[in-house]
Amino acid sequence: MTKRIADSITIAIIERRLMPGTKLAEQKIADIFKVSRTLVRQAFHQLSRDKLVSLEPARGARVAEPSVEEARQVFEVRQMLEVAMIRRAATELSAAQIADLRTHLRDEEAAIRRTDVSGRTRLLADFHVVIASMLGNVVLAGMIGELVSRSSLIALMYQSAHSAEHSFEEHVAIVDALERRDTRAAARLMENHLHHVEQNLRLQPRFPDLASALRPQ
Amino acid sequence: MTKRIADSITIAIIERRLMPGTKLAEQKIADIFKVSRTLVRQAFHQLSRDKLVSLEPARGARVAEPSVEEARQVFEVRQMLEVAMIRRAATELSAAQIADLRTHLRDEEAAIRRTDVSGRTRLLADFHVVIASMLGNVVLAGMIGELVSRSSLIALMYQSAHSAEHSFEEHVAIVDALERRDTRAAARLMENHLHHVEQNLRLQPRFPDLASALRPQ
DNA sequence: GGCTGCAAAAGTGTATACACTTTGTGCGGC
DNA sequence: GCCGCACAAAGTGTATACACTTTTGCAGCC
Repeated sequence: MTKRIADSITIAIIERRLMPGTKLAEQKIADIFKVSRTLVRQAFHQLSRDKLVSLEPARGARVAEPSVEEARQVFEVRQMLEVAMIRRAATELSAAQIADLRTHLRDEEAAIRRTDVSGRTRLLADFHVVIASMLGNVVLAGMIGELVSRSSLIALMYQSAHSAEHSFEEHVAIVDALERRDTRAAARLMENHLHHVEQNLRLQPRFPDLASALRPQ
Repeated sequence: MTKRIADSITIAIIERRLMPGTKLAEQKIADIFKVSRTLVRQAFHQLSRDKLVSLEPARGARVAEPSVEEARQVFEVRQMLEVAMIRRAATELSAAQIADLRTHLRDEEAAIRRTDVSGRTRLLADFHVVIASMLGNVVLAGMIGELVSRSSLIALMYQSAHSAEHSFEEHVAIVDALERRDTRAAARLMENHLHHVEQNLRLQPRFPDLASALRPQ
């Protein structure tokens, strides 16, 4: 049950139905799910470990608002982990698995074509997790999954200008490299891909400080 | 408070005062810490996310017993992440930080000399976390910390034959490479180090199955 | 004697109660 | 009219209560 609640909130955050900073009152959530605060609290604790909600003692839970610095760090770790991952994928994935990746790419393309925004976002994120899963390493898949969730929240906060089409094309190029068993190219493409996604975030805070934000024009 | 309980249990597991498989009854732990089951439950949930305890519905909590496969996966992820990390460390760490690493190495050596088993184990594990922290990336440091904790539990289950001295010497060699700014060597040394630690676990299950384990000699 | 089944004991899962903290509001003083 | 204080409302932190599940132990039966 706790997990059901945590999953619902996670999805709501990723799909932008709960915006960063939104207060999450225990009793209100409890009423919605028709359970006691006990279970909601447990769910909040799990979510705070994933950094999707922030808990402040006696002040309750809010949807997390990852800082620019945190965003930078998440992408730095993703670079380290996913470049290493894709190098292994280039040598270890079977032809059948690469074919499955092609299927995933087709789904991505379909979602983009029918402008299914939330499905598109989910599929583009899943691409990274699917590769991790294919390597048969659940520890790796779990970590990538966590990083990808955090990235989604970050993308949502900093309004990525990165077009879905661009990501899709980069995914295609990566799979092409995997198919050619071109480890070097796959690694370089993944590195560039993550770099592009990060660069296209508006990581410059819109306004350097409150004073200039509120200064009359 | 919840965190205090979780930390106490974590340390107890790492320091071998709680062996894998040990049943952790909520009420008993609650009595020891003089708190209610509520807080103990929350601590268990956190610990299960770290994979240090396993929770089975209606059956309670036990100290986790990581499988051989899980051990393999944890070390595979550590290789990916820590080799990438040490490459960055070789170019990014300041001379002062490398000096701090030397201090850490002195502490390791001291613990080994005075055969302080639990201190030694902790320091050898901390070496990896300290480097991550020095890079200023708390996301990375958190993940390495989690992997290192799991490794400690694994080492404890599979009775590593890897001598502390050997690990210490490898740590020294890594810091030497960092000081020379020799990225390539640092990466190779870290890779070998983690490989050695893993190879020296007795990852062959003592007995392939129950039947042969119990077969009279 | 050993197996089966039932009942008590132990333990987990969830809800509720209550104390304490933070937040919001209005009243009185200046 | 505005600041500050106090009190009320809302919300969190922990303990306790109770229902339900698993385990244990024992008695009866074969």
